[in-house]
Amino acid sequence: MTSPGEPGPGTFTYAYPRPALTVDCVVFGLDVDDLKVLLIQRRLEPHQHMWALPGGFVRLDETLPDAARRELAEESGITDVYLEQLYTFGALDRDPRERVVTVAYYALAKLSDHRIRAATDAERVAWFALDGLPRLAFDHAKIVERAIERLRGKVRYAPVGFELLPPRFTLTQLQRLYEIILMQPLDKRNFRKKLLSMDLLIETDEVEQGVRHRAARLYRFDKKKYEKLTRQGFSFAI
Amino acid sequence: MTSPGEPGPGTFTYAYPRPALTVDCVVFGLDVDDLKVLLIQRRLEPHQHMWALPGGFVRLDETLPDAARRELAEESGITDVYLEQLYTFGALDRDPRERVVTVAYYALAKLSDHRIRAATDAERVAWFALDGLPRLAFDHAKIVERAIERLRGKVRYAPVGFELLPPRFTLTQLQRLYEIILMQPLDKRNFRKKLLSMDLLIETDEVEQGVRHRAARLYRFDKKKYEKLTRQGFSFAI
DNA sequence: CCAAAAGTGTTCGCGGTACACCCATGC
DNA sequence: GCATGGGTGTACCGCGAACACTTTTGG
Repeated sequence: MTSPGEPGPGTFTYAYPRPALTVDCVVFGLDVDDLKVLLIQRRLEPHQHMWALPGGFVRLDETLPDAARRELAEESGITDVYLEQLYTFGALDRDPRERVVTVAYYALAKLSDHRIRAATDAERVAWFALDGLPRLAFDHAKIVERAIERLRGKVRYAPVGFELLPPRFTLTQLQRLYEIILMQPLDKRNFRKKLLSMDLLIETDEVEQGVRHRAARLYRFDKKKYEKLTRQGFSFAI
Repeated sequence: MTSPGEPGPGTFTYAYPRPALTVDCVVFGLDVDDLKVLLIQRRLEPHQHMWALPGGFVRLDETLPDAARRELAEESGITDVYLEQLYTFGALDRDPRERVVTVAYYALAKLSDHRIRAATDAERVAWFALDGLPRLAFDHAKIVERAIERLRGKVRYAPVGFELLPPRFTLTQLQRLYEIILMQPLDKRNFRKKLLSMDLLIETDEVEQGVRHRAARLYRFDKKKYEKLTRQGFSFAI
């Protein structure tokens, strides 16, 4: 099935052979007490029925991040995520068909935001806990591993963690986020002191709802202020 | 002219159009008091005679870093450098001929080690000071800018600076390196204290030669020890 | 009133920073 | 002997780390 604007196969000839170029996305989502990765089950060969990262071929009329977002939307229904280029993988044998170079991206999604649904090349879509990943197609396990490393590094010196939380969150949620990603417990008082001292969290007048204990205050991240401070040489660090 | 193992143009046909894939290298070298970048003057269109980064098309039988090293050797005569993937650039109009995606690398070279010489696609090769770069072909100015950012970040938390120095160096040379890359003066006593306290510099029994003042002691970087410490959770930082 | 998590300050030690003088060497 | 850079120590301050109890709320 081909929709308008997606020309079917044709004949494209070049003077030298070219590797195929794809994008792949490692989408992270924060669940109650672990980090999850979005995977699709492949409808097609190679590695039919195996779980893999969402991704696909780059078209000539789209940039690399555009391709990543398109594939993500097509295969899983996910849109509006934080997206960042991770690394380009080009091992000779990473695809059994032919030489394929892939530009990998990682994305941070608010789990609650997204109703995922399989489509196009994906038989199924699902979130998998990081420590319970199935065997992955191609070199995707390597890509996921690298994405975690990157996330773990990045979260400590850039405020990307907020992309995994709803717009309003409690300090405990934020602390849990760091504990999960960094895989180490943090001291509650020191954590709060540190975060609040940056003066980048706006205290709202709301508290969390539906808990059966004292409700915690909700905060927002002040992105505007962060950008302003950054231009003045400030650098975020946990 | 085509050497053996480099088949000339042929006819390669695909069912879907493919972007061309290239690699480009930002090679840094440390001069007496500034940082230099290696550029080549293009022999061919597009942007004939303009200065550009060394680079070229990726072949099907070579990995991305292999392609980067090959192009570097072919066009400039440089070999045996520290090489690391930088970023992949894929803007639609970055090449006037057609869609070209490039995987950029940056490299650190010991200036003294290399007798550069132009060949293949390069009319000339030369080192340019960072603040005296000519107008560059394609989006290469953007690539260089990104490489500097990366180097500036990396040098502070990984011992890559040593790749720019001869195997034996003085503490003053090392300090100059950091001052040049980070563009800020450093305190001599604090710098020495810090570096020596890491216990990663091996004091040799040699001193620098041919200076007309007191000769400074030469040190070596203890890579083995660094790798061992790193495995134990140590992290280098300036 | 009980369970559960929210919220809050102080002390201590280490590491970063600021700072100036004498020494060795070549000419 | 003079010019040039090599080499060295200490005092202070701020920040990260360790640590426990009271308060609020819902059931």
